[in-house]
Amino acid sequence: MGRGRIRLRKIESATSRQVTFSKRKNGLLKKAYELSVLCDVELGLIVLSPRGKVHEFSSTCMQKMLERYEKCSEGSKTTSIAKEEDPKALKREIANMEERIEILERTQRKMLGEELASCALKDLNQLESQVERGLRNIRARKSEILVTQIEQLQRKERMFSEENNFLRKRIVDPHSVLTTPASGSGSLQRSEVETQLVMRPPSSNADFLFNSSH
Amino acid sequence: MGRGRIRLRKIESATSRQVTFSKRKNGLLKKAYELSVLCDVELGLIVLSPRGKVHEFSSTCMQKMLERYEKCSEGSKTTSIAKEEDPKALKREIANMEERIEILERTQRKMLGEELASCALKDLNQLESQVERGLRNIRARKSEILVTQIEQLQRKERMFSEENNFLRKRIVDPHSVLTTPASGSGSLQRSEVETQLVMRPPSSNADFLFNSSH
DNA sequence: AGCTATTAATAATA
DNA sequence: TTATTATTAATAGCT
Repeated sequence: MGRGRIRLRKIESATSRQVTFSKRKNGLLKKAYELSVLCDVELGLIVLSPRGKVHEFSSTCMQKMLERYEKCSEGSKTTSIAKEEDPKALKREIANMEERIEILERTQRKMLGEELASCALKDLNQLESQVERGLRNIRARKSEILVTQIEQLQRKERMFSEENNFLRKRIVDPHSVLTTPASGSGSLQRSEVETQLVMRPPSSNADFLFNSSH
Repeated sequence: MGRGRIRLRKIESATSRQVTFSKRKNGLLKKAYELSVLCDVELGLIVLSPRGKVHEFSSTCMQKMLERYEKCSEGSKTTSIAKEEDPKALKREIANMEERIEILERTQRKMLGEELASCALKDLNQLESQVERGLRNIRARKSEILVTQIEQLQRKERMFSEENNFLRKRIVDPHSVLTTPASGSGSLQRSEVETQLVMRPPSSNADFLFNSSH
């Protein structure tokens, strides 16, 4: 139509292209409208102009249109919204995690001896043995650390003692030794080993166990 | 166009409407295609036929089209995807919850005496006092329950004893009493009180503490 | 589905 | 952008 045919390819002239875009866009919107009215169908048309402007027509609300479209083309999930992006699935996941958190928190409160009113005696017995076992392990680990530290200190003690003997001898007879032990190579610095011999505070708020809700 | 004009309103004849739909739909798709090529614009057209069939044309992938559309028309968030439905926000929430769960689980493992290698002595001390307190509370609650049950049993015992005395008297002298105590009103059924005098199993797998991951 | 008389769209132009 | 107009394209009413 018009004064001669045109080839179906991108119009080179930017001006001409802009003019054609404007005209044909209007034509397309009009035809879309006519189809929706004449045949009573739902229809959505979206045109994104190169400059980022949006032109659209929808027989109903565009969002509703798109929702129905998503629903209808659910079979071809490949091109449709990926499962990973599906708000429904994400919400389900969130609900699951909320439940999980709730359970974890309840368990933790019980282990700390709170909220025990709802527990039957049987539950309390299981809880008790669990916590007892935990306590035993904690104490065992503590002992382990302490023993290690003691051994370390004993080793240090021995070396200091030896070094002292050596130094004492040098003072009594400065010429009795040929080699001077290099400072630092065999000797120990006082701060080399960090000791943590705090046995246990009488009562401590163990906030480090929790994060936000406590 | 065609043999005379038509009014722009829903075509009454179902057959005629169907024919017109088919023809005009093709025309519209063709024009959409032409516009996209000639003017090099992104464009999407969706037609939902009354029977639920989907007809569509998109210059690129329809999903990409729609994504861009959502992005472009972000200003009108009212009709667009609500915040509640925004996959990005939902994903962020999921990430937070995952972290929360991770922390809760780590804490729980530590309270059960597992995974203590990473704990410093200071942490172990705090952990120990927490767990000790929990254990004390659990045992206190257990005692409470046991004491209650014992009291209940003692009351039962007393009542049974009284009833026995009464019955014994009736046997010795059937006419010494005027009223027969109504069966069940003052007497006790053996199964009325559930006792749970399991003191503590020597070792129990307290699976009830956990849900799925253990 | 085809056919074709008609109308509608639009390319070139201003 | 808008208007004009010569042409082509789309399609309504029939088969």
